Amino acid sequence: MVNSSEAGDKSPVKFPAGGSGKKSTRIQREKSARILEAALDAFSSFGLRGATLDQIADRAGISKPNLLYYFPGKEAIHRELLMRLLDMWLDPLRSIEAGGDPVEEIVGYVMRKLEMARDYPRESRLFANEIIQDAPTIREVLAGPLKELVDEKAELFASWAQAGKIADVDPYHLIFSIWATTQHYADFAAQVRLVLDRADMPFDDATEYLETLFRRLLSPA
Amino acid sequence: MVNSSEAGDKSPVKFPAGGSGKKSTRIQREKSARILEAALDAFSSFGLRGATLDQIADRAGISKPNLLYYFPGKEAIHRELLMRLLDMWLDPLRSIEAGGDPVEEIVGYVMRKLEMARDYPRESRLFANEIIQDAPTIREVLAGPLKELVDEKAELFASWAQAGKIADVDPYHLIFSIWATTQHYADFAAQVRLVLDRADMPFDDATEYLETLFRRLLSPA
Amino acid sequence: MVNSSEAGDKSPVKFPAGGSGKKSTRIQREKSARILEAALDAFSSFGLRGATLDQIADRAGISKPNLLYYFPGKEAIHRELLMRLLDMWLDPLRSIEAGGDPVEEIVGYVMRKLEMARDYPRESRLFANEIIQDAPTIREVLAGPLKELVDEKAELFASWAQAGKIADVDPYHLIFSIWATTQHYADFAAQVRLVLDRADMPFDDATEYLETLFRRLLSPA
Amino acid sequence: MVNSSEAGDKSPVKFPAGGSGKKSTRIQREKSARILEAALDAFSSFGLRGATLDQIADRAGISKPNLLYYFPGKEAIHRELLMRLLDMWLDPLRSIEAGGDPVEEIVGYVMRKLEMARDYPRESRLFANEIIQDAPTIREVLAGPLKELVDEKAELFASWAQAGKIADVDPYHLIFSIWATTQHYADFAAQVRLVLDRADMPFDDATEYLETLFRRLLSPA
DNA sequence: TATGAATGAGAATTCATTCAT
DNA sequence: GATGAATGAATTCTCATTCAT
Repeated sequence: MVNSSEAGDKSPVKFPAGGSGKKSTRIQREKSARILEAALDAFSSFGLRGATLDQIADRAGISKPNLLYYFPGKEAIHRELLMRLLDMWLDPLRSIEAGGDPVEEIVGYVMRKLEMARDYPRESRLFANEIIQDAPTIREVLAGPLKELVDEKAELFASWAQAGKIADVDPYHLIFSIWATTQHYADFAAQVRLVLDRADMPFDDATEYLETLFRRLLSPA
Repeated sequence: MVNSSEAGDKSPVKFPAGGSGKKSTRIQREKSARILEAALDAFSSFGLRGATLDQIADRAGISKPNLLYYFPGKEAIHRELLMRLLDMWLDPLRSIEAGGDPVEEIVGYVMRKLEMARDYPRESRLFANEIIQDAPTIREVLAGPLKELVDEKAELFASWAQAGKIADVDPYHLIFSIWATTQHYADFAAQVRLVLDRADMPFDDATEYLETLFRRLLSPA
Repeated sequence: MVNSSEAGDKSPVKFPAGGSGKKSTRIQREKSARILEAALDAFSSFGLRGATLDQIADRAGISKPNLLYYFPGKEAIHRELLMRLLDMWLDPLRSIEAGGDPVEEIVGYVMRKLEMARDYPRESRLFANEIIQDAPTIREVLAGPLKELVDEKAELFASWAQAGKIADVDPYHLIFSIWATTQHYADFAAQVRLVLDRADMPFDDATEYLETLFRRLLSPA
Repeated sequence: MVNSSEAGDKSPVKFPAGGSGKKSTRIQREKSARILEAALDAFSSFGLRGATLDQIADRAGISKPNLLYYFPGKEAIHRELLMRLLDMWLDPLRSIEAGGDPVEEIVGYVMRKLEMARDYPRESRLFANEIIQDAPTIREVLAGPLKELVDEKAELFASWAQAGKIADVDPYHLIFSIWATTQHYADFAAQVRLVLDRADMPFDDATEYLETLFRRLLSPA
């Protein structure tokens, strides 16, 4: 379940147009997928500006003009990638259930986020790059759908705190700290590896640590 | 005390050239400082590849060739910035005292890191950009001095845990989570602001939240 | 009677291929016509280099490869258009009758040329574009058939002048001035409209003005 | 006095900026002039789209990036050229004197326009190319300053007609016909040469013919 | 020191044309 | 006949760096 560029393939490719109702052929979908996969590699490693169409085309095994037959330009590929990523990225948060056990729901969310950092590190870095550079592409999505979702869950957390089901902590900062601690293992993997002097990422240790961290934080007094 | 590019100016300038024993004049140091300040702006916003010498020269108020008189190239400016940053960046970790109160020492470290995220957000983003892109420039420093420092403090934490002074958590992951949660407010400021729908950064709330978080985590059973 | 691309379809299609003796089918002729009509639009607006096959194919409602099935290339379409245009373009000059009333024949020619500028402005601009750019495509036709026709009519005009039927003016420059003044309303339409600040072209006024102009010029003393 | 690219050099080069008050150096003015001269060659021959920066840089004897050091892009060169041209182009019309002899003033204008077609054929073709393609660049100037100037002179012509000093013809169409007939020798030079089968342009004959044409048109009954 | 001028190596994108079905 | 797919050859423009003064 690693690095599948098909994941989250809910919205169909819009490009190679022909315009409105043309259903995209199999070959189009495959090429698009290969391009996006290659682009994910490049953008997550070098950022929007740092990545070149040459790199992407090379990794996708096609010519540059052919790449531009599928997408109207570099920025369009980047945008498409981010848009697809967002749905997948927010799924764990979305699936927090109001009816579940509060602490378990939140700890479960932490675990799922950590799994995503493990399974989709490039996606995490793509997202990180975008936000560090002031989110020029997905600003509207962050201010709209993302904010709404966070607001909704923050309210849920607050109600849980009110009811004494979890400790009374700021729900927004709780969410930020979950994002920060889990994505850290994807975004700052280079540093983690160098400091620990190991080639792989110790997700088991991280899992245990973060579970402890958030259980202690949240268990009601 | 924000954004001073002089801060942490402990390591002497290595560049400006003129060769061997020439001690750099005051003017040289001022120019270098202005260039590095401008470069910090550019690199932290757009990354190493995304920033241009034109931007840097413009912001520094000098011509491009003059800029290149002070530094041998774009990468050199970037490297110099990172090198200077590192010292400053590690100061809070360094100043954890083995003789202090364990919980207070660590919580104090969290607070100082959060203050740095508040006062030096560009420095934080510069660092983040570098590591996300696999730390090509400061890899050696991370694997060397940084690792040694972290090892030292991790050992200290472990001894504290052994002695029952703090809870028994993985010291490395503890450090990672401190980095992650504090720097999040600098690196992902755009997202935090959009989600909270406010123009400033709520450092007071973050302070309270993170203090709670780490106190609960660390207080010995 | 405006912009019909069928007008002047006297010369048979040379292209559509299939090779030797195949007579072109109705469908072929219709497609060719649609392509040439679309090409006329594009070339007259943007010139040979400025127009793109994409534009032409789009406007013709066919695919680019299909377009190239009918014509061997962009230049070929351009050439074909010009060749067809020429016949139509020279018709009014051809139809000046040696036996008619001299002044009326010439004034009638002016009127017919003005009507053509009105009814076929794109054709006029296509021609203008070609000649301004040194007539690379139809140079031979201009130096051959056109020159012969002009020579013939110039001689006729000279004989009329000799006989005192029209004023004694240089017949070649007479023809040039007729071309210039009439085609001006097609070729420089943008300027005429902007100067007069009206959306349409005042052909009635132009007609009256040019009739006056050439009658005064030509009426024998 | 042919093809001087210095003619009309009234407005100083705006580019290489440095921004506001920087006076352009001699070298800048010379380079700019060489570039504009080369660009005039290219644009008048091939149109805006047909001309390439390579051509222009080659003819100017500089590298392409150097060319772009002086002008921000192809369109900017084109625009600058047209703007400079316009002043020069309208000078003859401007210098028609209300106090002069009406017929002589207008015939003198025709003569000066014909001289310009002779001395500045490339400028004429540049202008023609622009207008044939719907004047995208200088539309505002045509609708503004040019229209005002033409309106002013048209009123003058009307007052002369009213006073019986010249024949009563539409003043706007009079101006159009002057433009058309004189510029024809520059814009359609290829055709004129091919029809007349001579390498040079018979400006003496044209002068005589056009003087006759407009004298007969204008002499009051 | 400082800078106006210049450039080679890219980088994105366009476009006529060809390929394969 | 028709078209989706593909590409090589430009073409515009950017940018780090060097030159000359």
